[in-house]
Amino acid sequence: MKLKELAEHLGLSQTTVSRALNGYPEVKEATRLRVAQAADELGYRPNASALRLATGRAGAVGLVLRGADELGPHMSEFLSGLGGRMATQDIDIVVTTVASQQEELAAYRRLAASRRVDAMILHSPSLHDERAELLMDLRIPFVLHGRTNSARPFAWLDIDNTGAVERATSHLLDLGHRRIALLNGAKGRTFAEHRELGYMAALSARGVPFDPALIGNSVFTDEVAFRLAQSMLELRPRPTAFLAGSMMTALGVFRAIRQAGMTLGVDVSMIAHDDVFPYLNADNMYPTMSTTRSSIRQAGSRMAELLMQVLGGKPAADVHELWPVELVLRESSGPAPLF
Amino acid sequence: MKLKELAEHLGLSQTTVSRALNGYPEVKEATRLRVAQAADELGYRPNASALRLATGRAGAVGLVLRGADELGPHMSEFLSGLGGRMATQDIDIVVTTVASQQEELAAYRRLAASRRVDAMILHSPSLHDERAELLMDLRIPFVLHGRTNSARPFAWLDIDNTGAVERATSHLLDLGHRRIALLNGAKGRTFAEHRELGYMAALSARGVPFDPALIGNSVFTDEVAFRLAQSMLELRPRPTAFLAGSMMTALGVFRAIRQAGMTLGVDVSMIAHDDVFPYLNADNMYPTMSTTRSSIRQAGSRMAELLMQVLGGKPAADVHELWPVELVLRESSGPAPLF
DNA sequence: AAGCTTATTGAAAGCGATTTCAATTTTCGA
DNA sequence: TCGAAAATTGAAATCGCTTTCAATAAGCTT
Repeated sequence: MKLKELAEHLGLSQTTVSRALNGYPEVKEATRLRVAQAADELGYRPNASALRLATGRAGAVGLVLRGADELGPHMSEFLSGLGGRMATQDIDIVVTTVASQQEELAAYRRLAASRRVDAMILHSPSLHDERAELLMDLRIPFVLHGRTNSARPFAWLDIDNTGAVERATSHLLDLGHRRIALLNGAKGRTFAEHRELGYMAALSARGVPFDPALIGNSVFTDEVAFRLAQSMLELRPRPTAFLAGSMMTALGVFRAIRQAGMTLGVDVSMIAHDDVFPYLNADNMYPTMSTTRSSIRQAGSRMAELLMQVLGGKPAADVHELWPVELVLRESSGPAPLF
Repeated sequence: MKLKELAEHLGLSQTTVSRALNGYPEVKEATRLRVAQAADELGYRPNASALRLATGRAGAVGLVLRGADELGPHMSEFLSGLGGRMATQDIDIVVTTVASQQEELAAYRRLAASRRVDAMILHSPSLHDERAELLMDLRIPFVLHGRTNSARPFAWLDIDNTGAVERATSHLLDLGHRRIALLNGAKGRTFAEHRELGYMAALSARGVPFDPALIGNSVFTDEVAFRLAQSMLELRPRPTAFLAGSMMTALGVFRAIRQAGMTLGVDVSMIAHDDVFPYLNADNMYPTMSTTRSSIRQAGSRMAELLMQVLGGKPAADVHELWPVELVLRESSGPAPLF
């Protein structure tokens, strides 16, 4: 069922039908109703390609994912939030997966040049992110989940990683901990650097010396965290507290603590960052997990809104939000053990 | 840079340039080279919308995801495989997330009617899947990851869940286990039903009675598995072995076993289904995990190929693959304890 | 060198919508 | 009741590509 057929069926011109369906004011109310009903009955849907060509809008936003590393539970949640919001505006999300680094930039170029998407969602930035620079060069609107250093203004949404970790670290210091391990994300990633800043700030505020051996940089998986935590627990003096970068990390650390015959919340404390996964609840863990919490799904949803703002013409420089992170204390963080 | 400009720049007609770029045989080799070079230099990329309108092909396949339930690690891996393969054909993946059931069918209708996609990827089917029926009604090509009962033929790729669980169960029976718990997926899901069939078949082949209390149906998350396993371990006589539906499930069961003061591989055995997550290796666990293994990423990749076959005109009835599942025995599965 | 084939290139017609500009009706004040 | 303004509808151009059909140029055969 195409517009032409619908128009013929109604004995109207394509023009009028098109206007009626798109809510233009110059069409008679009776006509509009008649058209709407016929369209509904006949199941008319404008052909997306034709509509895009005519309007110049792609009706889609792009999301490039780097292999499996980025397709973890975090992205799932984020995508869920983003997609839910986008759907309400009838905007598609075009997902591209890439393996290598240059493949990635090429993917952005490709999406841009072919006008397949109106804008892009950028995520997991590094301090100096070439993807962001590229998109700005190409004048492709985008919103960044996170932050990066650039001379040019752009739209972004980020959580206050520095503040979150600073507060968590300070809290552990208040509890008497002096050897606090930080299981952080990969070096160079903005959020990881920001977290390290918060960690350092809290330590130096109390004059507690920094030990590089207590920082681990890796992806947030159960397995890697387990091994990192295990080796850190063999240090002497051993760490008495852990800051886990994610809930997956926390699970790994938890295993390592158990394995070492210690009890979480008693012998060793932990505060984990919780991106709020519906299937991994800090309250349901044993012991319950103290967390710095910020819903990544909600962030995805909000990112969609920011993207609309940008597409709506709002200057990118005016579109950015820094979300505070709440610290929720539960059983996993207790006073430092007395040796 | 559009075709017209490129053509003018070269002093050729759009026709010739188009043909040159699309590898038609009737264009002189020298011309083709000249065009290719100019296109490359000027960074010409055909406008996706125009191309789609002209060819009638959307150059995209659709994937509808139900909320967060389905956006877990399994889907991530699957998507990664699918996307990798699709990218080589310059085909986009349009991801739509939906919350409710009717929203879901509406999403398929919408994608179909607007010709936004050439085909769909369907996954996580139930025994009688209305989405599959809908797509067949709508004559939208699709490939199903899994199977469903339908009177009409369609393309699919599935793993032999029944066989896998039957072998795993038989193996545990061989080891002397008689109380074997099955942590299965949600009731009604084809794969879950298939697994239950395998489980039942193995039990009845040995004349071992079936206890419904030993079957759990739920999503595959650490947390839910933990609770299920925990309550099952309180049964008397307690189960001496677990069949975990996924590696996430296995982690939960593992925690429950630990929590109960028992040792995996000694007091309790476990065989888990491993979809091969790069960050969760059965060999790196303590103890190492016996698994029924099948790469879901590889399945995604192959699904892409099957989809091309379908789009290429191969009859859907001829496109289907049932993959065998290998049983890898490691430390987590040992002889039944002697009471 | 004429007459055919074959190789190569172009002009123009779609694809299915939107949108500009023009045409036709209605409505209404005088 | 007439004419101008307002309301409503259409014809046709446009978006950027592919593809059919026609035209020209080149290559062979005799």
